[in-house]
Amino acid sequence: MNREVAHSPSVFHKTSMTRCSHDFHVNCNNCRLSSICLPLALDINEIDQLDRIIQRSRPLQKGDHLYRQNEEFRSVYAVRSGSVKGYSITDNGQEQVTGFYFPGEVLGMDGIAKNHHASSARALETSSICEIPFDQLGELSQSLPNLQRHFFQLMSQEIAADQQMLMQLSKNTADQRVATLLLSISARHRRRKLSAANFRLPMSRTDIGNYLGLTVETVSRVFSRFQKLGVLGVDNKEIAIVDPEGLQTMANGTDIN
Amino acid sequence: MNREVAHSPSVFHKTSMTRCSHDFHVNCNNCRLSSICLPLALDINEIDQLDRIIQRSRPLQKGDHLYRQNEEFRSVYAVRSGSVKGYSITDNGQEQVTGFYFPGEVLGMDGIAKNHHASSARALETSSICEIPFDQLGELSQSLPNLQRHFFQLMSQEIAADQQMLMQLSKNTADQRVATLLLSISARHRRRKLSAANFRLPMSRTDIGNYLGLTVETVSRVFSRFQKLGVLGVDNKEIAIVDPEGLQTMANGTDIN
DNA sequence: CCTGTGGCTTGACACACGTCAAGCCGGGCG
DNA sequence: CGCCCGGCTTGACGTGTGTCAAGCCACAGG
Repeated sequence: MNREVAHSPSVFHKTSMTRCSHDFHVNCNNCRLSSICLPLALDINEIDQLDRIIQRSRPLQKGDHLYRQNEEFRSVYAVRSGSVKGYSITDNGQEQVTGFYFPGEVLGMDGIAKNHHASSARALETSSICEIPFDQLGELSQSLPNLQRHFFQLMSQEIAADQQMLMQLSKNTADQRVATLLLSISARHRRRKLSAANFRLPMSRTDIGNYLGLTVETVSRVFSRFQKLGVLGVDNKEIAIVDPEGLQTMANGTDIN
Repeated sequence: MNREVAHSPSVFHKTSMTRCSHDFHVNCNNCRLSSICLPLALDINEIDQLDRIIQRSRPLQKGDHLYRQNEEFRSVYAVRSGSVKGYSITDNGQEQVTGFYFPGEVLGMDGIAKNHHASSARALETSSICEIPFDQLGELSQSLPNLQRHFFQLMSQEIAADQQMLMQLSKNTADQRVATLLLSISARHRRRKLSAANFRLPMSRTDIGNYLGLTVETVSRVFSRFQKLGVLGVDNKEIAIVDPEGLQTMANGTDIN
């Protein structure tokens, strides 16, 4: 049994399940995520004002939508727990995954331009979400320069990230794309003080492939190859980054050239 | 020595030349582009306030930089005439073209997040640029809700456009990518009341390929094929869209399936 | 229990596009 | 004028990834 080191299950911690701490007392001030989320740049008094406009509802179930493409745009959303997939459907009916969102991250900003959502978003697992009505956020930004600036920064960050992604898709091989995605998810776990080495992927291989511009088969093959090379431990959706530097090397595509 | 115009490093420094006479008279109120540019949502009085913070300089020459990657972020820029290419350089030294900007379009917003430009921008031809100091734009936005909102919209638009582009790169064939780019450029000409059917491409084939995630050779072959099919007229950089619907069909990839 | 279903893996083969190489064309300059 | 050089085109060939097909596994429902 435990002869097969590569498959040794002890490599994995079971990652914690979504906390069902959706009590009525959650607010920005006591939220663990306040240091990486919207309140980031605000003082206590300002956070309080922000907190008053935020709407929290009961957790979404896997598959539930936060918003749908073409729906009227009213709010942006922050993930409190769980994870969310953003995607849009083209004219010819294909789905394109545009991003994955983890706790502390804000989504829905692509709807501001046309007052309608340019994409859809659905929970990948049971998730708690903070809804922030955009009208009120705009008003509040008029009186809180820090908030306005931080929101500009958030949007700018999304632009920069998308452009990074463009690079990914147009210049990198399948190996590099998968390695980069894993490193990105790993870094986002670290930011939340969770294990950067062991985590569970909330999305399917199909979603990963779609996001990275690859087929399921290719994604699967890359995972297998990385495992064979001793860089990764893969047990279905449980991932262990065994050799972070090796993975970084794969991401750079700098094969001892 | 002073032949090397192309490498002139400083963008907005004065030369012994007097400023072009038209510069003294250009302002947002008399600018042909005001209906599609930043002033879009403002009334006359508001435009006036915006106008006062905008800096206009003598035209940039082909190859001159508006800003460079990693430089401190101070301003965003609007194209008044000419055209601009945005690009960034990866760790491993590759260039990625992130966008082309035509008159009435605003660029530089990817620098807000980190207070440093995440990309570079250089003129593809002689171009006039309006520079908008971001601090002042932020302050002005505090008192002009319309301006704040419109700027949010501009950024949102960029996000949505980048995500469209992601789709392009991950799902489409070379034919579809080139067709889509040409249709996009055509639409932007139409918006400025210029011919949507006949125009000159300001960028090289190499830039197009880089932007679309293709090699020069492939881009060239697609142009040739489109011409042979009677969809396009191609004379070096001069493009004639002979069969707009045909081109749209190519862009959709719906080959009489 | 059996059966269906959906997600994942693996193999064999095909093709779109990249790579390499050669040649054309036009502009700038000695 | 002739030369060079950079941008563009065209052809021949190689390869990474898509496509197609089969099979595995876990789980849910009858």
